[in-house]
Amino acid sequence: MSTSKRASAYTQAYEYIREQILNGEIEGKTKLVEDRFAKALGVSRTPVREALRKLEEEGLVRDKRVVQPTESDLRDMFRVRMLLEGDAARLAANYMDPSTLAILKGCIDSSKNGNYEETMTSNKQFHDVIVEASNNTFMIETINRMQSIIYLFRKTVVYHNRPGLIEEHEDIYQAILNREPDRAEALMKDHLQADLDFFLHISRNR
Amino acid sequence: MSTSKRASAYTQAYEYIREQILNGEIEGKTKLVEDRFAKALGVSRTPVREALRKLEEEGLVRDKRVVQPTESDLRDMFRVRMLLEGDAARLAANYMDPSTLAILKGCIDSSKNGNYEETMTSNKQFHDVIVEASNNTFMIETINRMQSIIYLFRKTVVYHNRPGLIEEHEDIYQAILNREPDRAEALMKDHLQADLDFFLHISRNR
DNA sequence: ATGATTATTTTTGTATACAATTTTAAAAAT
DNA sequence: ATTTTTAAAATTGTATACAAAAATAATCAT
Repeated sequence: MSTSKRASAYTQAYEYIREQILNGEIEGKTKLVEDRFAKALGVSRTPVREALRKLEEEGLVRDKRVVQPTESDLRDMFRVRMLLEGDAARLAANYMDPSTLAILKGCIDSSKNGNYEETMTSNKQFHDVIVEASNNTFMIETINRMQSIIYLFRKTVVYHNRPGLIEEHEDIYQAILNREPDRAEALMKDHLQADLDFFLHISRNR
Repeated sequence: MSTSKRASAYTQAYEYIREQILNGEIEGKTKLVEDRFAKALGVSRTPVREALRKLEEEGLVRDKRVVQPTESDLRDMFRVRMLLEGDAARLAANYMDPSTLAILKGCIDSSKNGNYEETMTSNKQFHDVIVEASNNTFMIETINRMQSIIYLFRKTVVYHNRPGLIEEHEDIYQAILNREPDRAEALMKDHLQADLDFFLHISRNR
């Protein structure tokens, strides 16, 4: 986080605003005013402007507001995730090397034993490891983009971990370990479908 | 193209530069200098700057240069395309309505009968119609992003249409028309794989 | 009071300025 | 002639200024 040489005004602005958005510190309704951030950071509007454009392209901002993903957005994103992460799971079952497999196992363990924050991080990491093992830049980028938008949604939904989630991760891991591509893919898809259903269920009564 | 009220400087710059890139009018080596475009368009650097950032996020520009997709990039993009467009073809076989089916048929016809330019456009449109019929915003966006990068590649490769391409489109259309989701998906995947192979083959001896 | 109209303030889009950085060219040293 | 060093030029990142547009508040008419 803290680098020796001070980050550029643009980077500062980008990270500052992004953080605020992902932490849910900005209401979906409130307008993202350039000058407000500029003053808060002690920089000019120019770099703030660029940061906002970037966040807009990233899908976190639209029309100068924090994006509020709809149910339909969620469904769309999860359909794409199921296709891509399903394939990533398949690739993992075919090719993942032992050291990465060990890392994957580690995610499950620390998800089981850790505190709330650790559990959340490990669960996310479980997916990240599988996706990155695909070695497919575009796949990784695409999924990451959606992840942050989904995360946005999660924050608003007050995420308590879904029952069964860890067991599903374990099953996926086993399928990968046993070199069962079809099964790994199917389990990953089911897992994501269950996740989506959970999201939709919760978002209903809030 | 020509709107009544003059487009913003930013939009002008964005479209101008994007056009130049996609038409291959800018060498991959040459640096994209803000001031050059600013002067060419009679605007200041500010909007040009934003346009360049946008194009960068879009994947057409990196490090102030026009992106030159590598073979590995192509493979990665096509793998994602196969997954997503395969699914789109499946959805089309399940749900596409008669009027859209007619449009799809039209793409094939005008691809057969038209001149070079028309053929190229219709072939692209064939895919676009199927993808858009998915009604999945994120899927459409993701594919579009990759399409323009692939197009970039194609330009440099001097695209003459691949033998068999139209027949494959016809087969896909038939599978969709006959409501055969599995077949439609499989054919679409094969079609894209053949496309990729063709690209890689041509790019080899140039 | 409610809605329309006008005035005021805020915010944005773009231009311009300038120091810091990067690139390129020139000069010097090996 | 190639490499290193130094100087010059080009380019970028950021700040500031200001007119145009948008949002908000105030006034008036119904």
